[in-house]
Amino acid sequence: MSNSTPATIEDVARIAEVSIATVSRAIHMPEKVANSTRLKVSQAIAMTGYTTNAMARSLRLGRSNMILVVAPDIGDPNFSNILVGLENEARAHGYGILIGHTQNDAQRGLEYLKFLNSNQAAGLILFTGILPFGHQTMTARLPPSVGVFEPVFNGGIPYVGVDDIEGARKAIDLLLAEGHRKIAFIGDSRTRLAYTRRRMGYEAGLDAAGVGADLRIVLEGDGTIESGRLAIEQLFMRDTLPTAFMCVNDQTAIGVMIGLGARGYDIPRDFSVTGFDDVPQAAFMSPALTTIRQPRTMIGKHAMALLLELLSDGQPAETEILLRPDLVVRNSVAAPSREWTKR
Amino acid sequence: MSNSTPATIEDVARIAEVSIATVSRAIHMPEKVANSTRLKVSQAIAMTGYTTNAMARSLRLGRSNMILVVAPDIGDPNFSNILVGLENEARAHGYGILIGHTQNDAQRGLEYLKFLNSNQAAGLILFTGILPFGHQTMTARLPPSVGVFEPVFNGGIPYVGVDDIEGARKAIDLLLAEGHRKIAFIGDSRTRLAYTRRRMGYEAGLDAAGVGADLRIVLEGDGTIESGRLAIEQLFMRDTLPTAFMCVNDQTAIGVMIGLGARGYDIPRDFSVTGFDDVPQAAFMSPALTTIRQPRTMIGKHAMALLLELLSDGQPAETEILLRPDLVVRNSVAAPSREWTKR
DNA sequence: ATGGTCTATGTAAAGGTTTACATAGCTTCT
DNA sequence: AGAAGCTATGTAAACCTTTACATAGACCAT
Repeated sequence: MSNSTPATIEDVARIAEVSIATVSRAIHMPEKVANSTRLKVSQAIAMTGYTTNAMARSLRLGRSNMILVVAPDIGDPNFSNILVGLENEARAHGYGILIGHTQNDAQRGLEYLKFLNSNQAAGLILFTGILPFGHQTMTARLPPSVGVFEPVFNGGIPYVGVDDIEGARKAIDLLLAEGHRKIAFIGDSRTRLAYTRRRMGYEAGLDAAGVGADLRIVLEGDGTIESGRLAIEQLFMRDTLPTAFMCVNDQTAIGVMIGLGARGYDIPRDFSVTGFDDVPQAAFMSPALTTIRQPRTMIGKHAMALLLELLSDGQPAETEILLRPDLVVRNSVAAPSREWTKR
Repeated sequence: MSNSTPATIEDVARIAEVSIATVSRAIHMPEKVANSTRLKVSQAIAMTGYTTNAMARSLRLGRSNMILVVAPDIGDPNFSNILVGLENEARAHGYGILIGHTQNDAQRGLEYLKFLNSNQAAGLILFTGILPFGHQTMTARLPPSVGVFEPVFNGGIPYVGVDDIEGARKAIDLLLAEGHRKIAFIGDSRTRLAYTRRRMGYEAGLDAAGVGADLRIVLEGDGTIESGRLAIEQLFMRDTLPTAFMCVNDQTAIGVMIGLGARGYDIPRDFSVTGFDDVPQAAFMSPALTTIRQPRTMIGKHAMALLLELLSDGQPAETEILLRPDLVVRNSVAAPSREWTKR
């Protein structure tokens, strides 16, 4: 009973007085097995405490029940909630989650490829804007994969996330409604699709409001706190300043607020700031950040569901699932107080 | 070359013109194989792009190269940094990380046990103060396990974390040095060892400073934001108030600050507050929280190293590895301004 | 009664690896 | 020269499943 070695299907078969094939069938295709036999088998299973050896099963089946989740940085404040969604959905379907982080190091990425090549993972969730494996040649060898949170720039991989354009539009519309006209967009990027789309929302909103190109300011950034701070430095060397900052994500917004704070400005009195993502700390900042919420758990759930579908069907399925982003109004936006011209 | 089915050891053997046994040996015990043969094999491996099928290997070896990490809540702000440490160390030794979260549901915990029983995971990292599997009967069947961040209350499992007593002592000593005498401890718990120890540090510090028991206030809590807020509610029904709050962790401190803020008090002018853990948002609160830093990545690294050692040796090894906690001084502590008596 | 169909079960192969045991060729010692 | 000991390699079993194929019995229709 409490043997040292775990029970095998053979032990169960012996006790139930059937063949191992019948045991396997009783477990996986119960309708193919007589009621009486099924009962004997389940009793034997209970007696032995048998659990299927996943290794043997995966070997025989040629596929594992693990999904590899690769992120550039596990510490990303968006990561954990997405993970919750992914994990719940996976577990509900008998899959487990394997995680890895590349720290933007292609070498690292390749190491994780081994999990895939060695059949340890059946599918791949990519939490990154760019395929983390050196040469794209790999793409051909990639197992069923789904991008999550950020569209995968160079992979042609189905993707589940938020409608970035719509989200950005909500942010810019709020600022416009408050009376802002000169609004800077902080964090443009040519290689990150999500950022490009957010900028598109920004432009679309200004277009719709009839705000001319001369009032638009766009600065690049990579979405880090530091990039936000840096953007402020750059901006203050200009002739004219905006009255509001629409940031490509919350991290950037934090950097912007730090930069502004360091120069003695008050938010939202002197400048308004918006973020994107609604990371956990957004609510705790002072002022609390007005931002666009990503339904992270939902994103994870949908992404995993899509991946599992891919695994069983093999069909390419839809390319993008876009969830609705919500505006979260807190305290970092107010009406513009004065015009900032030459200082 | 770019075959659809991945290359097996047999393919390699055929090309290298040796037996599969030799290939296996060339990979895993290179010194047992002649130089010339080894070369032929490695060339064949390069040609075929062969990678060992981990399933077959684990099946044969009777153990996997996966470590299961179980936490009650993946979203815990302490989790991700620990995970980074765990993952780095694991990967460096050829292990992968499987994650699960129980949400304090024993049923869930049991589901994860299956990963262990089915040989899918060789070891277990527990990020929880209490064994997440229903009956402790399981303990006997548990694989090599290591508790991390918080000592495991009921498991008798080796543990890697921070010296809670020393950390708490640093916090209480700071408050005492600022002139506080009446200091409340928020978040005591009989079932969470870490919390008990932090309270011990609190008591020891007051003892050493000669502060009598009549000036001590201890309130229970479970380490959530809500529990901190609730403690404030309770406390304000008392005759006398403390001048400082030493909180069992940062979440509790956040709750305390919210509660105090809601009543119109200013921190640190009216009350001082300390936390424990130094979660990422601690620095972004206003005022920024003075707290005790956990070297999270290091904790993760050491825990995984210990587990891997256990896996190879099978020795019980040392029971606890305690890292040094650091005091992080920010803006939530100041000298007491006045005595709070009857209100 | 014969043949056919269907259902429940058993037999055995296959999946890719590691490794105990066997073997064969050398080297070394007496 | 023969025995003994090494070294490098090969053969084949074992790890635990799943499932194609085979079989046997029951039922039904003719």
